[in-house]
Amino acid sequence: MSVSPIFALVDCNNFFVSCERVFRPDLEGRPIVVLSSNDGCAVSRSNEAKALGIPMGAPAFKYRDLFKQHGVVQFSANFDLYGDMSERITRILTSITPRTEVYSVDESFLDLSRLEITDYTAWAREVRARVLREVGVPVSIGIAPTKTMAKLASDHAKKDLELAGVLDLYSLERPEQERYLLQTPIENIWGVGRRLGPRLKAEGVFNALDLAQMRPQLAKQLMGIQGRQMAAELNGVCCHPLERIGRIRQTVMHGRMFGEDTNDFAIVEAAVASLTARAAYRLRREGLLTRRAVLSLYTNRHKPGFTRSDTPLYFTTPTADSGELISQLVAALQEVFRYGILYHRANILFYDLVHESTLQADLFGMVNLDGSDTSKSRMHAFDSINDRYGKRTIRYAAEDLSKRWEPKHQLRSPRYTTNWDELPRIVTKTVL
DNA sequence: TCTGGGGTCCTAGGACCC
DNA sequence: TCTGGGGTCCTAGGACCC
Repeated sequence: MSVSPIFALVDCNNFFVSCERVFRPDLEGRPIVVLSSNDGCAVSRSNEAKALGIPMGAPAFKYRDLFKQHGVVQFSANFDLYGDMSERITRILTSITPRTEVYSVDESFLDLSRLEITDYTAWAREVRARVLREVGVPVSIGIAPTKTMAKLASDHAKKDLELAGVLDLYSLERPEQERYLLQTPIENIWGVGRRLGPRLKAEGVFNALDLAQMRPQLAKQLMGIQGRQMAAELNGVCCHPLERIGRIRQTVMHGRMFGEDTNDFAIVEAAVASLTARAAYRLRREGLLTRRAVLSLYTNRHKPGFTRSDTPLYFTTPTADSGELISQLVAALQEVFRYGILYHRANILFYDLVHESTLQADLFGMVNLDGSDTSKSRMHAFDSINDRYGKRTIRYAAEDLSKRWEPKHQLRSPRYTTNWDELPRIVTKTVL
C-alpha cells in the first residue's frame, strides 16, 4: 500500500551570508551582502541588508553609496565554502532519512511519511537545533502534504518570528491552512514568476487561496499544465513527488563573464579551455559522458549591439575526456571567433548525457572500449592528483595561455573548510 | 568604469514521414 | 488548381527556480 507523502522543506536562511557568519561571528547583527562572481550583483543578503531595501540581484555599483553609508559588509561569493557547508547539512538530513531530495544548494525536501513522528513541530525544532549546533547555519522548516505547500510553509516560518522557524501545515485543519494561503501573495508562490504574477492579478487572483480555488480548467488555460498542478498542490493534492535519488541530470553547464571584455583570441581560448576542463571534471565526478555540446559566446548584453553565437558540437563517441573536449571546443572557437567583436562571456553546455555504466557497445564498441579505457585511467590519475593537491595542480597548457579572463573576486573570504592554507585560526590568551 | 551562474520543464514551430 | 490528417522528432526560446 502506498502511503501519501508528508513533505518537510528544510530551507537555509540567507544561506551564503549565514555561511560567512559562521566564521565571522563578529558580523552578527551587521548588514551583509554576498556578491556574485565578478562582484557584480548581490546574491545573498542578511536580514539587516534586506531591511535597508537592497533587493535580490541588486547591481553592486548602483548601491555603493548605500553600502558605504550603512557600513554594509561585502563578500565575493566563496562557492567552495558554501558547497562544503551544504554537504554537511545534507549529511545530517540524509542521516535522518534517506528519502531526502537535495533541491538546491540551500534547500532539501524530506519525505517524513515513513518516520515515526507524533509531533511534527517538535521534530522540526530538533532538526533545526541540530543543524545550528553542528553546522552553524539557521534553517526554516515547513511541513505539508505537498511540496508547494511545504515551500509556502517554510516561507512563513522564516518571516513570522513567532513561529520560530517552523510551520507544520500538515497537522492543521483545512480552514487553518487556508488562513496561511490567504496571507500568501500570489507572487510568493513557488512557480509564479514575474510574468505570471501580473497576469494572475489582472484576473483577480491575488493570493494562494484565490489560486487554490480557481477552476482547474481556467488554471490550465491561464498557466498551462504547471499552473493546474500548482493549484492542485495548494489543495493538498501531490503532483510533484520526491525526485528519485540518483536520477541523472540533463545538462552540465559552465560559464563565466570575463574580468574585462576582450577581442584577444588567446584570452578567449584560455577561458574556453579552462571552462571545458572544469565542466568535464564535473561530468567525470558523476560518472557521466557527454554526446553533445554547445559553445556560446556573448558580448555585453547591457551594451548596444548585443549578440551571441551558439555553436553546436556532436561527439560520435560519448566522452568526458578533458583533452579531447578541449581540443574540440577550441577548434569550434577558431571557426566562430571574430576579431571585431568584444567578447564578454563564454559558456559551455554539455547535454545528451549518459552514465558510463549504461553505455552500450555499438558497432564501434570495440574501438570505444579500447579508447575510453586509456582515457579513463588518464583522467582518473589527473583527477586524483587534483583532488589531493588542490584544483588545477595539473592542468592543460591551453588553460594557461592567459589568466586575463578570470573574473574578479576581490572580497572573497578564506576557504576555511576546504583549503589547508586557509583554515581559520583561533588565538587564545591566558591571563595569569 | 562597474549588471551572476547553473539548472529544469514546457511550448511552438519546422522537418519529415505515412 | 484545389489540397489531408496525424504522428514523431528536433530545436529554439520562454518561464521559472535557487
